[in-house]
Amino acid sequence: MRKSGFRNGIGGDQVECAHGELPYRIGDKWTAHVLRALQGGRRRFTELRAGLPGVTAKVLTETLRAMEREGAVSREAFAENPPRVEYELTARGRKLLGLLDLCCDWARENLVET
Amino acid sequence: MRKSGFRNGIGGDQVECAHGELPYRIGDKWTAHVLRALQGGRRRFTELRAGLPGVTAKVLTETLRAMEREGAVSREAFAENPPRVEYELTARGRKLLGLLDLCCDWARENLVET
DNA sequence: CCGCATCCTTTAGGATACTG
DNA sequence: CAGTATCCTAAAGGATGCGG
Repeated sequence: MRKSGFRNGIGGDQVECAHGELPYRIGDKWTAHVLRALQGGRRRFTELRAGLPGVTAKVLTETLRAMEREGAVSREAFAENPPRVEYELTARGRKLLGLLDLCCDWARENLVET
Repeated sequence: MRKSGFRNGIGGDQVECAHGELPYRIGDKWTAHVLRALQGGRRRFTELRAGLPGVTAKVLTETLRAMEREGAVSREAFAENPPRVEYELTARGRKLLGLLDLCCDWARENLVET
C-alpha cells in the first residue's frame, strides 16, 4: 500500500499522489503556525512560544522535534547560561510553507462564496 | 480570532488565509479518499466501502454525513428493497478535490528527493 | 443494503510541576 | 531558558451487534 506525502492531514495513506516514504506533518494543530512563525527567519524557542498564543512548551517541543525529524526545521543549541536554542526553516521547510501558501491561495479563490 | 478555511488539518484556526466560517473537512482520515473515490462520478455506499479498504460502515457514514453537511457531496436514497443510496460530488466537492490535486501536484514536484 | 447504537482503544493535546 | 516528566481529558476512530 502506498503512502501519501503527508503523515496526517490530507489523506493518511493510500492516496494516489504517493511517493515512497516522505512523511510530512502539516495537518496537526501547530505545524502550520510554526512554519508561518519561521517564515521571517531564525527564531529562538521563547520567541516562537510568544508568537503562538495557546501553545504549551510541551506541545511546541513535540511539534518542533517532529519537524526536525522530518527535515523541515534545523535546530541549533548554544551551550550558554541561560541556554539558547534557535530554529530555522530548512529548504524542505520552505517547500512545505510553499504548499501552505498554495492552500491559502486556493482558499482565497474558492471558499469566499458561502 | 480568525479561522482558516479548514475544519481540521492544515492549521486549525488563526492561520492567515482565513475567510469567515467555511469549515471544510479534509485533513481527517477518510475525506480525501472519499473525494478520490467519487472523482469518477456517482457511487453507492457499498461501492465506496469496497473501494476504501479498512474503513468501517460507521466511520464511512460519519465521513459522508459530515461531507454532506458541508456541501461537498449530495446524497440520494432510493426507497427500494434492498435499499440503495448514492453519493455524488457537488460543485464544492469538486473544488475540494481541486485543492487535493494541487497538494498532490506539489508533492510530486517537491517531495521526490529524499 | 444501509447505517445506527453501543462499547472500547488510541491518540492528540492541554495542565501542572520540576530541572540542568 | 528550554526543556522533561506526569497526569488527564476529549475526540477520533475501530469492533461488534441490531434493525428497517
